[in-house]
Amino acid sequence: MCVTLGFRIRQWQAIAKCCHQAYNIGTMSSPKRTTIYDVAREAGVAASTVSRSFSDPRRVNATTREHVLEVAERLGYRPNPLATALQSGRTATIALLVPDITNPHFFGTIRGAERRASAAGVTFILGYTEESADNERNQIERLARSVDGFVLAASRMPDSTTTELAREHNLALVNREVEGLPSAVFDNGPGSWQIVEHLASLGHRSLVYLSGPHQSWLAGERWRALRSGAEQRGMTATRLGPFPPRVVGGGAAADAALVAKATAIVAHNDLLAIGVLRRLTERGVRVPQEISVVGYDDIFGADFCVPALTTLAGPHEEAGSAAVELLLEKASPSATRAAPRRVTLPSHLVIRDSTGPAPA
Amino acid sequence: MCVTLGFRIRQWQAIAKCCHQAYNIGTMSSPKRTTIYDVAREAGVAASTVSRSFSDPRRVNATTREHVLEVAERLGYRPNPLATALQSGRTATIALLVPDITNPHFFGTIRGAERRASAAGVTFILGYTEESADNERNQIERLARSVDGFVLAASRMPDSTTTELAREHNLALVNREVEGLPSAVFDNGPGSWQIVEHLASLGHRSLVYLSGPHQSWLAGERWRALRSGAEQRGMTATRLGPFPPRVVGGGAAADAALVAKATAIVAHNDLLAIGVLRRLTERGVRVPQEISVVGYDDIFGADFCVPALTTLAGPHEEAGSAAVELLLEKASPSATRAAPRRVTLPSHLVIRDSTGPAPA
DNA sequence: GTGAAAGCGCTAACAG
DNA sequence: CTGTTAGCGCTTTCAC
Repeated sequence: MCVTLGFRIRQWQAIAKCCHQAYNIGTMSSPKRTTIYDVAREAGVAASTVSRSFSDPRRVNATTREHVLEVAERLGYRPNPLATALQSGRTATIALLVPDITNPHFFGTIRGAERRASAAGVTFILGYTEESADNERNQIERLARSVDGFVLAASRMPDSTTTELAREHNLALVNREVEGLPSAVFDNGPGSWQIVEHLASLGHRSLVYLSGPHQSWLAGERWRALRSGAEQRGMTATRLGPFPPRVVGGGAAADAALVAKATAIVAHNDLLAIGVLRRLTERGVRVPQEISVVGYDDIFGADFCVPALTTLAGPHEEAGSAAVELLLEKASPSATRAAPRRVTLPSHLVIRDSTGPAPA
Repeated sequence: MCVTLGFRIRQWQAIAKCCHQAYNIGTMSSPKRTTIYDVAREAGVAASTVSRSFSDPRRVNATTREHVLEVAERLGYRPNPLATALQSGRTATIALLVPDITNPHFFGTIRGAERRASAAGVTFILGYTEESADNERNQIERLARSVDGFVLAASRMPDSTTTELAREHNLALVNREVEGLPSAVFDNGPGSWQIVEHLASLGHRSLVYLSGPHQSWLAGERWRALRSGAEQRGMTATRLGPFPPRVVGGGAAADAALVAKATAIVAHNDLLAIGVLRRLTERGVRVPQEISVVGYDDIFGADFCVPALTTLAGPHEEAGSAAVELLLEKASPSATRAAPRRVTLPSHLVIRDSTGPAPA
């Protein structure tokens, strides 16, 4: 095969010319894609009419349009999204920026976002920021012209940077709130209170929160809710950490909780909780008899680790799709200039085997 | 805020004109982005020189270039990838098409592919095909103009379709081989033989393969290898299924294996294996005392399910990055016309607690 | 309702 | 080494 790339046509022709040897060029696709001009010529109309037939059907006579469409079909015409984007500024593309794909937490979000985008005929770009605010910013700058907007999942950027970027870019947030920006978040307050109530009902008088990264907005929200909930129940709440929100973080986190004489541990997320479980097992501490453990997210695996993890579950897919929805709304030409919407999604506690009565 | 979208400038201006009310337009970014022409004018050179300064530095006098770059920097110039792509045909973008994001199997591949693309300054589009060959094909058609090539992970398309598409598009495969196309696969033969040997050494005289989808190339490869390996060891091998390669598929799969009086089960992937484990536990069958279970992939969770899963691990990230590499190679203007490369990655058996001596 | 014409921002011959 | 000149394929006024 010579070159089947379909791009760099010019070069391809050059190569084809000097190497028409054994290559069966006959089977190659025609070097030039068909454009609106080809369709226009064949249909006996102007290019603009072809364009309109696709992009704004009602501004063209039904009969003409049908004819144009038929010709386009016959010629195998496909609009070139790049040309459309360059001219119109609309790319019909959005990007989702995620801190870390290793974390199953985001799988639901990614899936939901991709689905929603796909359903809207919008192409979906995925970027990882490696937990760094700088990377996040760079990605945004780099992709700016290529997308209509960004969904930032668990963004690590400070509010000020985000606000500043929002002046030039179309942003929507997941699991993060910033004044003036659309966002989809779980109800961290009520959700965390469910955890507190569950623990309180089991007779626990205190809880230890094993915190995630300090730049994490979520960690702050969760801690605030946990503390206020505990206060209301007359329980004491302690924050330890930060710990890396991954399984490996669980070792140090568990040890710290043990030193703090915790009877109930609330981990920043399930990954950390699973790490804690593992460390506790290693050290011969029985869960939940001696200590109870709760996580956040209900990730894949939370139901089959041992003991199965009690965790606060939330509709992650919905969060992803809602954020895309908000972005699309904002980006739509008919966008209302109303205050950006904030969507709050309900979370619920899934009680499994890692929580039990407080030790006597 | 009025409109911060940075796109649809024309419309934006229109809106701005008729709604210059309370909106603090002053804080908006300038409506027109700076282009090479702005830079050219300011730097006192031609636009083409600016262009060359960025895209082909050595074809420009070092001093001029430095000056141009400095001016560009000062003006906050950012190249518009869309314009570049439209003109040159190079989009500096690739797409990865994955059957199902729910399957942790692909996380490594996605991560590896994103990383490699990112490292090459190539933007990364992710698409899901929902396990359907048609969707796969549609995605390719739709994205064709927007990307330089596609990585197809565990493609569901028949060889003929793939070959046909490869005439017009730049393709690379992961976990799939098709004549004439570059691909990155694990060494399914030697890998599966490791499984057989492990089982044989534990005294098993037979094994049951719980198969994945019939269109799955992998399922065929694994079965072939398992069968030939078993034959060499004088073991009998039976193929059951197909089963959906997910946890839920494990119920029926386990029951089928039980009916077949299996002493050793090899599941198509870890997801299925975990489902099998769960069902076996439900039915009171002890693993590995009564029956041994092996999976493929070593996904997240394989180490903390109970019993921890013996599984064939492979470098999934590498597979993803290798495929991107192959694509980039093929897409590069200096691409050799040599036969497309096939990369085979080594897999290795991770022995955990789900396999043990054959029951007497 | 339709056509002509002017670009979107950039690259790539081709001269000089 | 650098400038001039055409476009890439499409959308969008602006006339008719």
